[in-house]
Amino acid sequence: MSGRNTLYWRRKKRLMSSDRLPSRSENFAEWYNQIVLRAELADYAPVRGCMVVRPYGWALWENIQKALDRRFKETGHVNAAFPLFIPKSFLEKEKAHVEGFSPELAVVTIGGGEELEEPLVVRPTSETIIGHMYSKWIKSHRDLPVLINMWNNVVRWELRTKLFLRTTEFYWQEGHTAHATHEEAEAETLQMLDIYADFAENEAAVPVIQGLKSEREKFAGALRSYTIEAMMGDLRALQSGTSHNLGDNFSRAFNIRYSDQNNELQYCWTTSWGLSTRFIGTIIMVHGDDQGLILPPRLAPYQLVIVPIFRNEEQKTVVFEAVKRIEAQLSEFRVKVDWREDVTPGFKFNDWEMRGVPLRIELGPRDVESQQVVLVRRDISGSEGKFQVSQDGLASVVEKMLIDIQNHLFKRAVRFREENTHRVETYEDFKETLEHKGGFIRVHWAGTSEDEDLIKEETRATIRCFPLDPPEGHGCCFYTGEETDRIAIFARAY
RNA sequence: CGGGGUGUAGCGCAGAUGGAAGCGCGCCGCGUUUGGGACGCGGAAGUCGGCGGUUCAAGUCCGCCCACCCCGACCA
Repeated sequence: MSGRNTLYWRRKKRLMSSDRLPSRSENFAEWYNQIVLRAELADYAPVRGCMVVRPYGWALWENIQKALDRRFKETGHVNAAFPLFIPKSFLEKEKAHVEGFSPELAVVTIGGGEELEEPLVVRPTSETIIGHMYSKWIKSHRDLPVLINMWNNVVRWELRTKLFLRTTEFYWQEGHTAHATHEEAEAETLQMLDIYADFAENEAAVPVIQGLKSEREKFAGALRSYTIEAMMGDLRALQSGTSHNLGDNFSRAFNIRYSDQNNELQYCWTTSWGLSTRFIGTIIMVHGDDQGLILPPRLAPYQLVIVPIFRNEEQKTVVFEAVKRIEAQLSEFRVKVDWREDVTPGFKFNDWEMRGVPLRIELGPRDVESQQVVLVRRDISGSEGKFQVSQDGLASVVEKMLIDIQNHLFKRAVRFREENTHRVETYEDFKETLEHKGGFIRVHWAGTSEDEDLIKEETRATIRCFPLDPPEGHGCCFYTGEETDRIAIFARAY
């Protein structure tokens, strides 16, 4: 054990002192950390488990927010804000909810120097305070549905943290809706799952599997939880967004009732759904390479960076003029011009590759002379990704190339996931595959929650979800041997 | 909470047997450079994690505390 740790430290020292990013294959975890820090997405905060989201990381988050918020509004949702503090007793009203969250609550017991009569928890999620308010607001079937979303931060006292993936405080949106019937609530839950999948695939170029969570993995207090699961570059799974049908659990706990058309009191059916800054981790681990981050053009803070090249004042004047002209031509895109004069162009190339900017334009005296630019794609390394392009009609070339990069990233990620998804018939095969290949394992499943626990204990793999894909017909459960048509995806997960 | 480890300049580290705090990178200044991570010269920067003890003398020895990191159990 200590020998292994010594090795770890030696390796870490070497990685930290070198200029190069550790490769994904030699140390994926350290590769990830270094990208977050070097690309200036985030930094460690002076509070344990907390991070500072730096301007470049926040710009990415803002683009994620815009893409999601537009979809929420299009489906009739409105934004609101609920308090950060929640009376501790609220959490205790729903049994499964309090059992799930109590180990990770931050609690405020003193305010203004006085001991509080009732401790306040810093929200780990807002179902309870929403439930309290909804019970005040909802009286009649005419008040339904209520479709509210909130962009906020929450706190969960996690034991082991990792930048973006699991931090004590994180940023997200949480949608909370109330409906007259169970069917409507289920339809809403699935609609929002669809929106997450659409966002992931079409904005972030991240292929996801939509599925139902197992009883062991579902949200504390939910009737059913759905997930979008993505495969990371190290073959592990990451839950990248969730949508919950809460049934009438919170309605009963908080007395959210309405009078129906017959003037009879009915409990509401509620949902909640969230996607967090964890998704930035998804983007990093799905698209990044040994050069650093690769951002999907639709979400990248800068879609294109221009690096001017010159040797003297005379050249600088000429190049400056050309860059200004090109920048104006490309005003429909998010463009950054790197005018720094204290670093060399070569440094800038590496720097912007680390930061994942999808396209780069190099513009020097030779290009001014020939009325061209050098256009370089981030997603294809080497000379195949470099093009000499005329300055005339540059905007349309850039537009096409950004679309092409977006599509290429998605297709590449789909192929990667498919190449690393395996089917097995027996538990022996399962363990063998997990050990030597990893990735997603697709199986017929008829086991119980206890079976799932045993498998997890032995292999560290869990059921990521039961995919919502059309049924594939009967087969034998790889674990129990029973005949079933239920499909499960197992993987080691973050 | 269990097991392991580390605290010395912004970052990464070196400082046998106690005897004047160092190296690399970064940072600041000047000059030369600039089409794939430039170079030279000069410079600033540290209550050695904290408290206590031993000693003429502690970064170094002893005790207690604190923080952080890694591996497990929990999780968006």
